[in-house]
Amino acid sequence: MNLQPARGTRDIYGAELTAFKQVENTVRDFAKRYGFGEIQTPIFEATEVFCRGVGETSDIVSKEMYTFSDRGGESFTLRPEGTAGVVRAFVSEGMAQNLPVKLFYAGPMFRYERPQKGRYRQLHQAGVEILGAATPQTDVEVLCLAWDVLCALGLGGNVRLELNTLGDAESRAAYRDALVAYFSQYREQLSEDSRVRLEKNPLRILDSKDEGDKKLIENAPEMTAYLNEPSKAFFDEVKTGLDALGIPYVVNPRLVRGLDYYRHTVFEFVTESLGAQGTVLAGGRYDGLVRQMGGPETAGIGFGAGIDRLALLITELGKVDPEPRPIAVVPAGEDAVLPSMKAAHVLRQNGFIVDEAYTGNMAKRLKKANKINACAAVIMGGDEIAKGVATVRNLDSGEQKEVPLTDLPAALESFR
RNA sequence: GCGAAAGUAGCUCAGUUGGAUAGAGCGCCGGAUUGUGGUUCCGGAUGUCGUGAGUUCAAGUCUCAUCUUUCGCCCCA
Repeated sequence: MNLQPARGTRDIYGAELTAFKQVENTVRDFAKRYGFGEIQTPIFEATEVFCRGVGETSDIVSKEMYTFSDRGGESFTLRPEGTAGVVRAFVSEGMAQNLPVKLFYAGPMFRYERPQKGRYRQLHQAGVEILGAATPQTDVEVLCLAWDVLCALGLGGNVRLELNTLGDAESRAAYRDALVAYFSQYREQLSEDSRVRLEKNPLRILDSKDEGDKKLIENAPEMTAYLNEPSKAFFDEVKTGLDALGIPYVVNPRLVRGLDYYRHTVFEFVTESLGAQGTVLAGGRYDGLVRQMGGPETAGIGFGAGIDRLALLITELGKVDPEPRPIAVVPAGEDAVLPSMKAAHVLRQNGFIVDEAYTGNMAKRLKKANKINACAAVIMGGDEIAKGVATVRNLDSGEQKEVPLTDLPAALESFR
């Protein structure tokens, strides 16, 4: 039997899980502060949900989906991203009755890719969506939430917010046509990849890393020239809002996003510290997606945060919070086992973290207490039991004193 | 999907032109210590050398295949 986890998947536990949970909980806590409610959607959906939601031309749909038929012959797919499922839920649960809807989610996503550091086949994202609010104020709110989260994780100085607009549907289509016209002149000079992009998704030529492409891109038409007045005004309001809140950003006119549903604001928070997988949180506005999925015309904006990448980042930068330290209960002798169990129970009922070694003499148990990074030991032997006390030892300083059992929780207050 | 590198103990790694029982540090277990940890000292176990074939008197070492990871591309969080 092959005991390795499947390619691109891994067991997450110990210190890695600590970092992982810190990221997830930080996004959740801040999302709640911003008025988002949590939703859990299924991990797999009818394949059509993602084809329509994410867009047929995206690489995710065309070659990265985990798709399978169930025993009834229907085609299902493990979700490759979060937005499509949330929008599907928004429509099928009739949430349009009470707008706007603000939702938070976190969980695993699946993409059939070649794994690298920070890039997995089972990846984890936490994200938010605001549905039914078309004002630039919500763009600013979502970006502000993202910025708060990253700062709370201690990453304010390690990420850069890149911002762009794709304009509304009309502007985006006009720009697309202009790009096709421009790059078609130079078709022979384009890289092989970009010739394919020219057919499938010309916008993506703009962030090609090919040197030859880069030269052509320099003189390519700029989005700004094709923005209609409403699109321009919308983007200006987003930038004004960010300025007012003091959120730093750079406008990157070449920033495009892979998923077909984006309109207007698109953004990425990137870091230089993770190699080729530098995008740690990204998103944008997707007015039109809900309609496309069969719901009423509804505006939408949101982001997805890469939990795996952010966990790697805070680990490498030493920003992971230390685990709370337990209190170790140490019985001395067989007769002390039950009394110390009772003491441990009382402390746990009072909210303390209490652990113990189950075997060995006192020296061994104290060693174990060190190993689990305990801050204090509650020692109980024949002497203590006879007097109705316990010995409380500070494991950092070595100081210890006897306290009556009834006062134990109060006496340990400073070790909480 | 394309190109490249790597895989030896729980972890980080050494292992010569192919040569006999495959090593170190850290960690782990036991003892010095049967009511006092961290430091120290002594002792012990680490292992399908990623997997499977092949070459050879002999393979951790060479060849091929395969799996996984890592780096770049592609793409994305």
